[in-house]
Amino acid sequence: MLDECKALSNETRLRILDWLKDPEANFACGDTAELGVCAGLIQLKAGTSASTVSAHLAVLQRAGFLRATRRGQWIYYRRDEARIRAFTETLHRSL
Amino acid sequence: MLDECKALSNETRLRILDWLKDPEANFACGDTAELGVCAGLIQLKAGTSASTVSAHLAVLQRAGFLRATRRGQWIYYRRDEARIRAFTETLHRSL
DNA sequence: TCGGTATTTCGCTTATTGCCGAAACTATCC
DNA sequence: GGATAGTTTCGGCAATAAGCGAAATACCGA
Repeated sequence: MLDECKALSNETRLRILDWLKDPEANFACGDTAELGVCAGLIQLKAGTSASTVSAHLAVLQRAGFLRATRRGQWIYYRRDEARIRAFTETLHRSL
Repeated sequence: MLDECKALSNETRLRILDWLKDPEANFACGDTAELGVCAGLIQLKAGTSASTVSAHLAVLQRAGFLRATRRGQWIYYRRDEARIRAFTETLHRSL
């Protein structure tokens, strides 16, 4: 609960989560349905350094909101809808 | 949304919100039904300095989760259930 | 008005977070 | 194997958050 809230306490991370709700619309790359979006594209859209965006992605992943898949030299990130829903429901129940 | 999440990103603040769900059970003082619990009792329970707990209460109030009422020399704090519910529902809808 | 209690504000120190560039790691292509 | 591209890790610096004690403010009762 604490870690999840901390993960959501940053503008850039909130935007990343939002962008990944519709990868096709927000990133100029097809074939994102299953895998998600690679880190480089997220970095471009966020407009920060690679290391910074990597740290953000790690925080979101540790909180359980994102899942990562390596495919060749790319690492693709996508939302974990089940975990996100579980969190919002837990919050609704216990806050 | 950001401010609300930041307000929840602290162990002590989460505990305060939880305690205030049942003031009678968590604080040794009757008559809390309408007004809530005064800052001093919250400070005692939290085990930190008065200034620290005052800052936490201010953060929770700014986020909309708490309402304060002055009664004489005491300031009573209680949850704003409507705002809390509104927040969790917004989060569920937009996250 | 004075003295006492409750709470907040101020000034300061320490801890955490956010950001960057450089270096390291991983995989591809030749 | 060597060069190249994508991503993460490391080391350091700036900004924000969290904590405290002392001082200021607010209210009450005598």
